[in-house]
Amino acid sequence: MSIEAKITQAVITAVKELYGADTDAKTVQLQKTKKEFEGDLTVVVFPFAKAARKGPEQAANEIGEYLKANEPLITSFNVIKGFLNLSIAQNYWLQSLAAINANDTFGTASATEESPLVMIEYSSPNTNKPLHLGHIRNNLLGFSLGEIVKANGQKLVKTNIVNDRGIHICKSMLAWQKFGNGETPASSGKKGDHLVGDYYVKFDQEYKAQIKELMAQGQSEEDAKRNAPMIVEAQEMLRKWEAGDEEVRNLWKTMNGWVYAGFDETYKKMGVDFDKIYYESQTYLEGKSKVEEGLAKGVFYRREDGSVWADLTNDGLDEKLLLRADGTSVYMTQDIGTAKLRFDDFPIDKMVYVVGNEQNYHFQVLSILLDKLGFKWGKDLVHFSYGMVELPEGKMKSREGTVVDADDLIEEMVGTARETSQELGKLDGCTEEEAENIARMVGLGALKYFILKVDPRKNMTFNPKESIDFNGNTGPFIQYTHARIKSVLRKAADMQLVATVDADAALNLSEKEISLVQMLADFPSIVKEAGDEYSPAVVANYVYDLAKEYNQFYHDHSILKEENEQLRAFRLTLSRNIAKVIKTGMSLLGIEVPERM
RNA sequence: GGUUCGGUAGCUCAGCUGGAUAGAGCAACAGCCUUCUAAGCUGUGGGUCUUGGGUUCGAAUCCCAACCGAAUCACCA
Repeated sequence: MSIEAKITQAVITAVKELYGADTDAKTVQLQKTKKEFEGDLTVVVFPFAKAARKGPEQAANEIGEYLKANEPLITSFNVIKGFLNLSIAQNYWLQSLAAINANDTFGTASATEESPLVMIEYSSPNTNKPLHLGHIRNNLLGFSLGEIVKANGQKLVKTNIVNDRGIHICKSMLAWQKFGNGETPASSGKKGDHLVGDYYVKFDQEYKAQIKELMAQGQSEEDAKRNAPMIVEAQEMLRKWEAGDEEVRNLWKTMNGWVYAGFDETYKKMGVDFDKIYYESQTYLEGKSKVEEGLAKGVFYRREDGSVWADLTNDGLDEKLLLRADGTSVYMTQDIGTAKLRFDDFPIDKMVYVVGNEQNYHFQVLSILLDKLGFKWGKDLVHFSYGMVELPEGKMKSREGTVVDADDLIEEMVGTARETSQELGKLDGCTEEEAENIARMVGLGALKYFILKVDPRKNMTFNPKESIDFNGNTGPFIQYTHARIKSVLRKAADMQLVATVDADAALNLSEKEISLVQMLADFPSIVKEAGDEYSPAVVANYVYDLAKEYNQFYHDHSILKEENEQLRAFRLTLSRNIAKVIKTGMSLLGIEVPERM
């Protein structure tokens, strides 16, 4: 039983004994005592003042006396207004640390047979352009959520739905055919996704030029947009693709292959991966059959023109198109198809879609539709909706060339980390390989933490000029704290010091030390909260607070030079477990921590 | 206009299941390295928590209204 639970129980008993009133655990508010007051835990007494028919201060004193007499863990108390501050026996903290120390996987649970299976969909790129800053946010959030789900003892399947068909791919293909001269990633040395992206841009340029020309010839803008040869040819290509034209399909396969190779490289650099990748070219037909099924069940209806609709007016929404009059599918149809395939493949209990907030409505509808179609997880599907990444001057616009490319950004971050490390002389004595690995961890750590520490719902601003900091509330700050502890532990090992906690030792622990043990003990509940609320930011902020607190401790206390052997052992153990929790916590964010930096 | 989500220090953000004097970082200024890693630590200045009501012993937090901003309301994906 946790100390919080014990004290809560004791307070309930106290209120019953003293005032004859029944209370429940919810009424007992326990919080950490604020730094400026003496004590470790605080009971808020206001809620009991009425039952006591006394002023809160008097009631607090009475409850305090009772607790001190009946709960051995409590050594003393003080009352300020209606707040009862309790001091906890030191040995409790020693025991607590000893327990944490004995548990190598502290804070995380492993899945069992009965654990629910959670599927997380994230990334979901288009195959016509490289990944950018917005995708980075998506990928980091998706991966981190997966780690958090696992840490909560649930089974996890990470999945990616690649949007590999449609007019946008045809645009790149067409431009490549016309202007590519057979260029390949191998011949040009370009990454495949960038190469294809370049032709997508090329298409747009040519298309615009044609529109301008047609308008100069007297066509309206609307007509020009429709009649420009580039778009007409692209549409023709899409028709051929749908019809299975061999030449078009081959080109499509080749160019998509280039893109996938490029994506894989970026995913690898980011440190994200997937258990199963779905392609819309394979799922969109499934959606049709599922819609037909719904039609047969009477869940959907067909209009006179042959199009199929869902009537969601009873759910407070509109009517939604599912199949066009010509029988072709729309976005929603594909998502239904994808859902079907996924459910065929895995016994999903919970589905999480990591998709930007511009699709809130889509997922609201999807949830209802999947529920109507009988998917048991449909109703409770989670649309993990996140805000956009904006630049100081506003949104990223590909047409204005303000898109921050994922590969460039990662390279830049690692480069900055490398330079900074060298300037600070942190890499002296490292091999080339070690140095590069540290620069990679730190650069990526800075980027990942920067993105994951903010509430995903909010739009966030990214300033490429100021770039990302390495000081203060940052990934490198936390990594540094870890590396620092590891350095101390290495020295301790050299000195052959043992780090064990004697729970019965009579030590005079400082406030910082107690506070650190308390924070460590909180870690499992942080992991749970992050899991319940799907919030990497909760973990990020916790780990930062822990590192911050530790650095203050580190500054004021000697570890290796402490002469009291038991106290030294305690501090070593404390440090080791801070490092352990930092490492675990950061791993939940997909961030590695170096042994030295 | 409907729906959803945001509005906290100059900037980037915590805190929001109601509790003590609203916290960090950045930026500015002033300090701390012969001592376990100074990517650190300490201090100073900086706030009508968008506004107005309400509930409460107590409101940044809950409720109502207004204002500002974002997204969405496509036979695009």
